[in-house]
Amino acid sequence: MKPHLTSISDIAKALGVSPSTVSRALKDHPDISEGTREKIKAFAAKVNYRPNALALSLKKQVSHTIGIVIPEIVHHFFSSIISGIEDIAYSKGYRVMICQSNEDFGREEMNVQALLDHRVDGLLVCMSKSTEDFSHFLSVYRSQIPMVFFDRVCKEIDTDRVITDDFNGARLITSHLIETGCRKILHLGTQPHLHIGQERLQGYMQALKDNNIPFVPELALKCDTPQTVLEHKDIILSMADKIDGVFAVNDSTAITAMHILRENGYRIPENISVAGFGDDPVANLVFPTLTTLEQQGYQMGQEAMNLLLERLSQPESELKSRIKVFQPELKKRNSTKAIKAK
Amino acid sequence: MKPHLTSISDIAKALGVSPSTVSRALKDHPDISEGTREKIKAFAAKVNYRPNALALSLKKQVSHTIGIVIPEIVHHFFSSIISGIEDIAYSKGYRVMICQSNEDFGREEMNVQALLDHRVDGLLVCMSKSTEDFSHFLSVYRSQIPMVFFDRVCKEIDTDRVITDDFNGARLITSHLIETGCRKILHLGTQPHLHIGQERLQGYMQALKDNNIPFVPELALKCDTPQTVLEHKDIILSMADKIDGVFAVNDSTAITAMHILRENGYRIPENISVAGFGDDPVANLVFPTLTTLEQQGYQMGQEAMNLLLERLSQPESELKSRIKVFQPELKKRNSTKAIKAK
DNA sequence: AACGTTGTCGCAAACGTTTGCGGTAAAAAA
DNA sequence: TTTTTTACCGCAAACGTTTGCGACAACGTT
Repeated sequence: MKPHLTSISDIAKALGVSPSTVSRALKDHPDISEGTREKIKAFAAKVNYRPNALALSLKKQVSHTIGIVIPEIVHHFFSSIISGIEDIAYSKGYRVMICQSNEDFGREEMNVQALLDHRVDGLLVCMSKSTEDFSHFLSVYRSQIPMVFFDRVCKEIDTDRVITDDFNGARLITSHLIETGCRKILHLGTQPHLHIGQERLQGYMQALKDNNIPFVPELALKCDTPQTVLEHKDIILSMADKIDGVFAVNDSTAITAMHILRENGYRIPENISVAGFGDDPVANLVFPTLTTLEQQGYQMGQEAMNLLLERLSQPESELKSRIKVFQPELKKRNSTKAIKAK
Repeated sequence: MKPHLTSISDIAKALGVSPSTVSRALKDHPDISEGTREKIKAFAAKVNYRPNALALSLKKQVSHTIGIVIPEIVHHFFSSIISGIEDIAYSKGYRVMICQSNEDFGREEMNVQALLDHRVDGLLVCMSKSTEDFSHFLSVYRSQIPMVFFDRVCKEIDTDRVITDDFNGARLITSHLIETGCRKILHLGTQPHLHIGQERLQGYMQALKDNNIPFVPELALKCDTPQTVLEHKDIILSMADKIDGVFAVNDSTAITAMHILRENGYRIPENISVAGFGDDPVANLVFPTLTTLEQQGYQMGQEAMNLLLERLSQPESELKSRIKVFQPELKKRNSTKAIKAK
């Protein structure tokens, strides 16, 4: 039994009218008499008729579907972005197709291709860590399909973007570490080609500079996941006696670093202060609770979707591309010391 | 500028052949001469031709897309299920559309409707907490569209299911609490209409019975989220002196309960032991680390997708519906005491 | 020379919709 | 009564594909 859902022509045949009449009746076209209109509507309701979205998209050349390409939905920041996107999208009658790249370039390429194949009306994307080639995005750009980047943006392509002020955030939290007495702060950052990681590193360096603390290159590690922290465990522990603070590029690495430090007898924050980025819910659950920066994922998702909607509603207009910047907010918790009363 | 992607007839026009020839050439149909085949393939590659998935689905009456209806992707258990599903799906050439119900019945209804509108080939669903009416699923069932439930199943409908052995898991971990010396164990559970919650409550009760400990109804609270824990804060604290263990229906409520207990001077596990369900990654990050049950989300997702694939490949067969049961594994950590050497 | 093969290709229908246009009847206007 | 209007409805094309069937050459076979 192949599952055949009832179509307009099924209704037409059953009622002895033409498909066009059914189509018009269902959407209250004035050409249809009240009698047949009611008859058709009643029958359609009885058999629970639902228009075939595929046929509709094909005919209308609009799918009312937007595609999301995102690294991994397991991370709270990303899933809250998705919620923000979805809530706006649903309220405007759009559906979303979510694709995970799993931080893998090849999968990311496949994902955008599949979304284009499905003729999404627009794309919302956060790049994977491993993409350094942007040709797949460039081809989207050239085929005039609206696309907005969020969080991890592609600065080589001129599109709308929604980002957090990574530079300022990093500067803010590094300054906080310094205010609480830290002088030798280890930075756990990302690969250099990630824009976001560059900004955070720069913010960290700026805070040092602001406070006349020299930047020590050895104190900046490429280490941005729990796994890489564990791989660098020996290095980190070998430096532990020489540092009094850690600023990690995200909360999960901050927490992992905090754990290996505690396991080896260091007290947080008495010996070493630790700070993260993102304010993942776990930050409140770990011991000690983690000082970090709140990133407004949900709002960023909403904003990204709103930007996309504007593009979709004005396909002709040559809008200049816009950049929305969200300011992260410091969440002071127990992994950093209280600020000394001077 | 409307973004028109190149179609088969575009190629046909450009090369002075018919669309059918292009179609056949691209798929190496023997009717086409090598010359024209090469010419067509070369041109298609040059313009980066990609078949329109919508038109294909409409024509073939198969979308190679499956729909997922899931409560909330923020939870690690659910997002690992999704990863399991995706990995199998992708390897078999299927795409997935993910819909979040946000534990809301109305949204769940909308979601399955939208997925049906998009003519998904099959459905993978985990019910929301609030659904007590199953008519939307029943109509899927009646229209012969393959559907498999996972985790929170609908036992009113005879479909394939992938579940964890909630009864056994609850019995296992409650027994562990008892072995470590607990006698008065508070159970934080879900609404009674959730099958999963019933099973866990029954497992809890069975473990008590196994050890000749009377079941005290007052010790079973309906409280299954961090929010509801906070709402019941006073009640829980008022009972804290009379209990020596807590078994919560999931990790986040266990952790929240653990926190309010610690904040009020109770030591975990010396005064009160705490156990969860699910082995969320945070269980390893909180203090003390949480004893819980590992649920193999990724494998469950894989299994669910495999069951669905079998249905899809044998549409005619009247397979009896199958139930796959996963055994959760006890993860002993520091929120429960060591088992006394006898 | 007449026939059957074989190799290449196009026509047209179909999937489910929408919509411009034309048609037919009855009603209104002349 | 004839003509024009109005109300109502169907035809057919189109969106991008696939595919059965038929067409028409250029062959090979008697």
